[in-house]
Amino acid sequence: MGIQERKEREKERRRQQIMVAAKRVFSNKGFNKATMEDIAQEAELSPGTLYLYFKNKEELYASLSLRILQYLLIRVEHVNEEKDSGPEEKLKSLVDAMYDVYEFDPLIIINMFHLQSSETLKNLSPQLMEEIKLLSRKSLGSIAQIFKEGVETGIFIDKHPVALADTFWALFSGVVLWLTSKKIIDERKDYLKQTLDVGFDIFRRGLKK
Amino acid sequence: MGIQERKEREKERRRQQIMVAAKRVFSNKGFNKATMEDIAQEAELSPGTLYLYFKNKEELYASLSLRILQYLLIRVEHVNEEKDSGPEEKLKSLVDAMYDVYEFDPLIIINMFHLQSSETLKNLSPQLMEEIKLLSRKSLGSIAQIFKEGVETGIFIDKHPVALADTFWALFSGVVLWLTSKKIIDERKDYLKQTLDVGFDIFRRGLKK
Amino acid sequence: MGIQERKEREKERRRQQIMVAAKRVFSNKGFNKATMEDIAQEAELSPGTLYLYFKNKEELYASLSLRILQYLLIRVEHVNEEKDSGPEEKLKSLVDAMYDVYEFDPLIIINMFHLQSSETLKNLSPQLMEEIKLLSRKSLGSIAQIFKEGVETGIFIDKHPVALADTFWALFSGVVLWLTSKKIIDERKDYLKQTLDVGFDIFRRGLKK
Amino acid sequence: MGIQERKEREKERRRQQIMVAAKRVFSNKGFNKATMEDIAQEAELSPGTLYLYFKNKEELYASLSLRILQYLLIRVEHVNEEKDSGPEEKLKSLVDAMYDVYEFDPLIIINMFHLQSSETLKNLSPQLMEEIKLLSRKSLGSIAQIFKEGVETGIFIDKHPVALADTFWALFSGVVLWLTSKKIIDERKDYLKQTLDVGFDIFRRGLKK
DNA sequence: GATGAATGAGTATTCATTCAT
DNA sequence: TATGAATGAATACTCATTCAT
Repeated sequence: MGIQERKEREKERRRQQIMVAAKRVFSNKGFNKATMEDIAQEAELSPGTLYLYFKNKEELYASLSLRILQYLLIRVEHVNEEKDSGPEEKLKSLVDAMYDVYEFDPLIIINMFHLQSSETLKNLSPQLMEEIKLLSRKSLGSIAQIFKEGVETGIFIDKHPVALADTFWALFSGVVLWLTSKKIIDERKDYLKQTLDVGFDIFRRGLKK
Repeated sequence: MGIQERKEREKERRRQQIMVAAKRVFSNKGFNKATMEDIAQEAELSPGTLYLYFKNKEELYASLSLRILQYLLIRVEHVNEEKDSGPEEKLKSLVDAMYDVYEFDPLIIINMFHLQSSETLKNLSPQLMEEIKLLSRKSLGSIAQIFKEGVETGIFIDKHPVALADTFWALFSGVVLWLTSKKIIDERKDYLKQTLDVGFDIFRRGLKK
Repeated sequence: MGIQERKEREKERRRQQIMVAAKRVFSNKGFNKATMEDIAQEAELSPGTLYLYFKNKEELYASLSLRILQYLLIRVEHVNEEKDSGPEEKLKSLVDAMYDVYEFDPLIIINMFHLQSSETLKNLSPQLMEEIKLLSRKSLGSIAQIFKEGVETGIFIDKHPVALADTFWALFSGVVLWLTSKKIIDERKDYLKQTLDVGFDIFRRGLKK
Repeated sequence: MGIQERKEREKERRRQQIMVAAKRVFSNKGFNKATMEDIAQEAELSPGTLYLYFKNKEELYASLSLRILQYLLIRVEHVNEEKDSGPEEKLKSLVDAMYDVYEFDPLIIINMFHLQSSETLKNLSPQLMEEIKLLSRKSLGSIAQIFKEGVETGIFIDKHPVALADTFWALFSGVVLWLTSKKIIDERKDYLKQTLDVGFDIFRRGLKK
């Protein structure tokens, strides 16, 4: 291992350290109430150091989204690689993957919607934005692939696979967001899992020919 | 018309004038980037005047959400009052209502998620919060009522009506939010309508016994 | 009574109504925290009306000081007019007068120190300032007159009467202010009267030859 | 000198720098008219820096009062430590101490009355308030000790030492405040010293049995 | 690389005062 | 006279970002 490589590795470790702290702080306070000072303290670093690893606050935040997208893509591609499964089995696996993604970071789903703000986008480096776009596209593409198979083999109803993928993802994130926000109205906790079950069940039934 | 009544009417007109301006500004810039100064300018009023009609920025923002909830409730209750329609027809009408709600204010769905921030709630008057909670509850209840009829008459699958209502609403808001945010990836506009169609279609199919 | 005179009388009544309200509000909140809106509400008038009777907030405030000065002057001159009393009896009466002045408005003593701010003076009409100056001078002069008699008749120690008058007044307002502010340290109430007694007692003893 | 210690020293220097500037600005404009911007400019620092050293405007202001209380306590305790002096000599020394306190900061006496506002107290950290209370109590206690000795040895009249201490302090601050405010009426400067002399002289005479 | 003190632009909110009715 | 809605200047405080050490 060259000295160059060791440095690179060390640098990546620091980035991770900061991101872990940032995730915790953003989760607790939300993007706007969380300060760089908070995150620095959580990471046991100084505010200045954060800027050695991330261009600015927005980019640090976006990096967290990138992380879940990476996780999502791995899980979804894994589903697609199940050679012996048919579309229906894959759809089941996909649902399981979604549960895992939610467990991976229940709050970052909310965060991902932060990216839509045009004001936010202005502060992201084109490079990072490209990466996010790419991962989104790939993940959605991979999900769409499952539906494509189902549609082509005549098992699923005849809709455009991309629209199906979008619907599937929207259902998932919609339930998560809606029930998270419904704490205003209601306060039961396990209810999220139940509603996801109901949602995915209906989706699967509605999808079959 | 008494002088009292005229004043009341004038006052309401001002509130609306401000809300229209606020909606425009918040839509363009998002809650945090929008300044009260911006809104005042848009409304052709002075900043101080805004505070004669709304306690603070958060409450002005929340009032916008209240507005769509009011519209939503009216539309949904109207659906429930269709005496000659069975659950399936009502579900179709409900879908139409959702389209209208979206047309009424495409961005306010996003705004409604702002309400979940505990920091936000602190600055809302209990009165306004109560109203929002009540309207949410009523609307959801009214939607659930449709599903309840369907389940009881054995037309819909046997799930808890409230969970069905939540799923339905989550699907709707999920699609809206997701496709709004997907401008990062894609930029076609009519695609939203199409995806909503796909989503509702699958939902209806999956719901039937 | 002419119509002119009746109007004048009515106007004066309004001024008094406002000043009574202002005194109450300023006493509770202090000059800076009290708003013209507060005072208007207390007076059951609209904010605009206040400005028909007082040039601005500072002037309304100063008018209250004027009021106590008027009361003070009357009481002190009355003491001086006691034809049969010698300086010692008059000093006793003066002490009684001070107690009355304190009862008349315990908090306005504090307020009178507000007048010293040069920023405040800028906003007062020269006319009002002149009146205040005049009353202060007259009251102090009248107090000094008592001491002058005592000094000249050889009953009091040989100091400049004006300095004695200033010392007397300073002792009085010092005790009031200090014990008012001492609520930080201590909290007994009757203690003010006691300390005033001690102070005046020492003063009288020290004054005698 | 360790690096830790040097930093501490540097930090204290900054606090002093700010307090010196604040004293100047508050003296000229009074608490309310003085802006943090003014003080920052006077200190040749940015507004934000002020908040690194003082929690808020009120606390910066109160810190000035703390300073004179510290000075007062040292001077008064020093008087009490004069082993060879009797109560009368100590009272003379106390009077000298008061002159010094006045010279130390002629305007801060006024400032100390600002502390009485309950609105002010709300914004002070409990810690700072405790310190102020403690110093006040100690100083007054130390002054009372002098009078106690005099009363017990039968040299002073038989009054409660605490009441005597309060009267003494009230006389002092009353004269300072009154003559400061009398600039409205009069404008001679040396007159303050003279009146203090008269006041203390009468007080000492009245105190003796 | 790491620090953390300093920066200073940015903003919600208040409130004395005005003026059309 | 009286009103009270509207004004808009004024300001404490925050916090992302920088840079000398």
